[in-house]
Amino acid sequence: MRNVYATSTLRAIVDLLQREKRYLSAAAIFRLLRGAGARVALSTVYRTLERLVLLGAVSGRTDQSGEATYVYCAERHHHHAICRVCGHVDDVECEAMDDFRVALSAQKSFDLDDHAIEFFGRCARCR
Amino acid sequence: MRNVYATSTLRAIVDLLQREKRYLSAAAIFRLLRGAGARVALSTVYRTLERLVLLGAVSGRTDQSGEATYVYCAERHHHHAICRVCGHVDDVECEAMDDFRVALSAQKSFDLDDHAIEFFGRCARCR
DNA sequence: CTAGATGCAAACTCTTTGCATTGCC
DNA sequence: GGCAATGCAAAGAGTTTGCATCTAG
Repeated sequence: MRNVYATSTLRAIVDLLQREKRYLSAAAIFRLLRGAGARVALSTVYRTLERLVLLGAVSGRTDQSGEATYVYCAERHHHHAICRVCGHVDDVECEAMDDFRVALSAQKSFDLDDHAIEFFGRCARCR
Repeated sequence: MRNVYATSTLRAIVDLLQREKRYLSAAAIFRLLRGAGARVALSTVYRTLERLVLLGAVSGRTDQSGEATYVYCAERHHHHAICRVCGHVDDVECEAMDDFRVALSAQKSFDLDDHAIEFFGRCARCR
């Protein structure tokens, strides 16, 4: 893989996302960085986030309105439990898949009221 | 709720999505309708899809690239198993949640190789 | 007849890209 | 010094909206 420089913007974004523990849009990150006095362009935020996703330090999802949002996420394969109120993200381990209700209500004290799932693979006709 | 007219465009889109059984973008639907000789505007496709989602006849998701896509979906609460190759959507009943592997490999002959999950609710701090 | 739907074009929002310049290692 | 990252501005892609016109009920 090509070199990645640890620029001040990259560090600032990682710090921010580690602190926030919730999904933020590029625009929101941009605003927060600017608010903190950083001289940064929105396009740089996009390019830096792209780098971080590639590195696996950050994972993205597109929210209900179609806007791309990003969250800090060092672990490799796991799922997210997202609080509807504050946006806080709890990691849910993969083993919790089969009894996710227990994982959520016991381990995380997470009050589950809905879920969205997508399975990827190959259907009978295509494999 | 306000009245919904069963216009020819609405019927055409429902027919198309019922036939296709896979997620299609507004642009793709537009192209297919035009190709079939219909005189229709892209904005009408968007507005009609919006109406269908409200009616519960169609459900939408934003794909990997951020584009909104739509699939026919009359049942109320269930999940989707999406074929990576042809995009075919199998409905997965809610009860299958706890042993989705069985549901997929036995009932649907679906070769599962990945999954994405999001849980919605309230975290300990917010409820 | 009337509320609702449509076509068309323009406006908007979010995201990406080109290019000269700056910064990290 | 050299490759990578940045700022700025402009271009793109997808989606939404205003408005006059048309159409289902």
